[in-house]
Amino acid sequence: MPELPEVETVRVGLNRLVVGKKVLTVLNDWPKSFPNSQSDVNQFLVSSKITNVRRRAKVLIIDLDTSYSLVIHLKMTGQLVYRGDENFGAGHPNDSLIGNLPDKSTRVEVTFTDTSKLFFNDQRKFGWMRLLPTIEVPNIDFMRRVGPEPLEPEFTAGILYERLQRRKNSSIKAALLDQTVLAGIGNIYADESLWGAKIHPEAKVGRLNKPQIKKLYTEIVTVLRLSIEKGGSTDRNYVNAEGKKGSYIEFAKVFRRENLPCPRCSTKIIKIRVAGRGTHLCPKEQVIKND
DNA sequence: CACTTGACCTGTCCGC
DNA sequence: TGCGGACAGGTCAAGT
Repeated sequence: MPELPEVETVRVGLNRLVVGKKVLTVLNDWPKSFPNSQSDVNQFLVSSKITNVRRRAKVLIIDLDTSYSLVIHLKMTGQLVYRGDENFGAGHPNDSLIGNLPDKSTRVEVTFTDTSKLFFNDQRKFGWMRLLPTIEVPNIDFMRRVGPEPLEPEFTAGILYERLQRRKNSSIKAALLDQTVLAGIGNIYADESLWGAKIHPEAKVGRLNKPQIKKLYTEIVTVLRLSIEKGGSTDRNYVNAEGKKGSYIEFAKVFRRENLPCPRCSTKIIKIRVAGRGTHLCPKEQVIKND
């Protein structure tokens, strides 16, 4: 579920809500979600203070004053939801997806010394948290291999072109989903940016020309920025740190819009399967050229 | 090495 | 209403 804009929205929310809080207790209902030993938890998390919340790709990093960090991947259905006096209860029915916590999806519950709480919910149990020395975070396999951040100023169309060369024979959609090519894109923003650039998701990377890659670069950056502005996409499970939905999905051009008209040409949007994922496109504008 | 597929899980929706 | 199967926003291991 959560792609770069959703994880970034959670990061901003957590920075506002939990930095400076001191951990009192930690409950873990599903050890696979948080496999550190109890003694590590007691030594480096309990009684620690949160100093910062960072993001790299789709991974959140909560830094603690013990020189350890909580590294968190939400995968498909993970949620990090804060509950304190500021927002206790279910929130507004129009923008909240979840009610009282903990609930049956709660895997980890962190209580702070002021009685506020942070819940790690994850229906499908794919997500995880790990307690690691802060200095080791860049050395985990994922961090070593992950590609550039698309919203950093150093990221350019030229860099996108270079990074894509490692997947020359893949479909462009598979390449965009490959986190070693580029960080943070998932199924929603792959479809949205390919529509923006008028590129067929099954087009081979090696057959795309530089103007097409340049257009794709612009669309990736534009779509990600717009989604962050809208608080991300809530397709089913995603909520921010306050348990509230994002609204980007209302602005989506093709994602989850099969059988609806293309916003540019009114052709019916179709849904196909590419790289094992549901894929949405305009069949008139996004075509594979033969030469 | 590049590339694709199946596995990890629970829940929901759709067709019979 | 029940039941089986497909599918859901991500990543990794194992296969070709």
